[in-house]
Amino acid sequence: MKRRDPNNQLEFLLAEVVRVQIRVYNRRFRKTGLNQSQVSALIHLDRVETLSQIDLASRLGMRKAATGTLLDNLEDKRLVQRTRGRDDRRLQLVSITDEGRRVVETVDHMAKPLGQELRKGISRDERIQLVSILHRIRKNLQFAEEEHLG
Amino acid sequence: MKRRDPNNQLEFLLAEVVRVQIRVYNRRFRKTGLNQSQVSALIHLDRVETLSQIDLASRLGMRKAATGTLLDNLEDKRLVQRTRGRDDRRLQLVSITDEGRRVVETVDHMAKPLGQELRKGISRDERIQLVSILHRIRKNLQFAEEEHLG
DNA sequence: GGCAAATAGTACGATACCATACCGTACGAG
DNA sequence: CTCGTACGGTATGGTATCGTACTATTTGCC
Repeated sequence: MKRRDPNNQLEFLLAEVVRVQIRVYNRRFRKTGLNQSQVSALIHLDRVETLSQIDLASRLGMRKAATGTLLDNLEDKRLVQRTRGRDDRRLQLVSITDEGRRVVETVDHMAKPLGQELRKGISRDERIQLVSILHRIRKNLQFAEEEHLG
Repeated sequence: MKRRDPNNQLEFLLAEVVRVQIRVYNRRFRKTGLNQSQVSALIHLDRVETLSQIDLASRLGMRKAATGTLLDNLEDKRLVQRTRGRDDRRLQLVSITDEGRRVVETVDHMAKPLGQELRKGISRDERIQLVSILHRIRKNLQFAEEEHLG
């Protein structure tokens, strides 16, 4: 096995594939005025009552500052709303609006055929395993990131 | 299985994980003055004689414009050099310099322990399968991207 | 209770990548 | 041969996300 083969270097391959993926999704979502991360945020919010911004940031894999501006945009479009935490007044509790849920529905429809196309030739078992591996990598990444701050 | 579960939505999970990953790598490479994509480009170039920019772009998952400016930076640092194609004068043939190879060597050393940390808890078989799946997704993506242009 | 350290969020400047539009070169059809 | 079309690359303006620095709130310690 060759050293420095980019195709064997998992991490670089991952990044390369995802760059294309995000581009394709952004194009697909274009007419909705949303981008891939905004959709991702909406999907997360659609499944829970409410999330703090930091919590959402960690799910999205983003830093809090970027998450803040992302939410500013979604809030301008009335797709999410923020309320200060009652117990802990530092928190901005973010929740999706009815309009937001409607948009998720639409976007979900738009994304479905694309998702199917991208998963073509990949068995159900492989998909499950892929998700499982990605979760482990994510854990490792979070650990590495915290570690490296100290 | 729940609909719109982000953790089951492969594509969104992928994007989330990679965002963190790139951040971690960028931080790790910081002191070299390079970022993850520049390193990725150098690694690709280290394994071949020469590549056209468009060829490199496709390997990196980037558009040609972005690849151009990325190479501008690497060229400023004397890590790569460009020469016009002799047969086809449209091509910019990119190759890595000796200095570039030295940098790849260094960076490779810096990346290795991090890579190991990220692959922790993931078996060799799983890694191989992951690479295989990613290649298939990449193919599907390229197809989807071309298709969607028409 | 009052202060130090931690935490959630915001402000701001930098940068990576995108999309689009453009320029020069190549190539096939007539 | 030449002209339209395709292709590789560059220029330009926009945006997503980053990193750092700052503010406000909370929390633990004396």
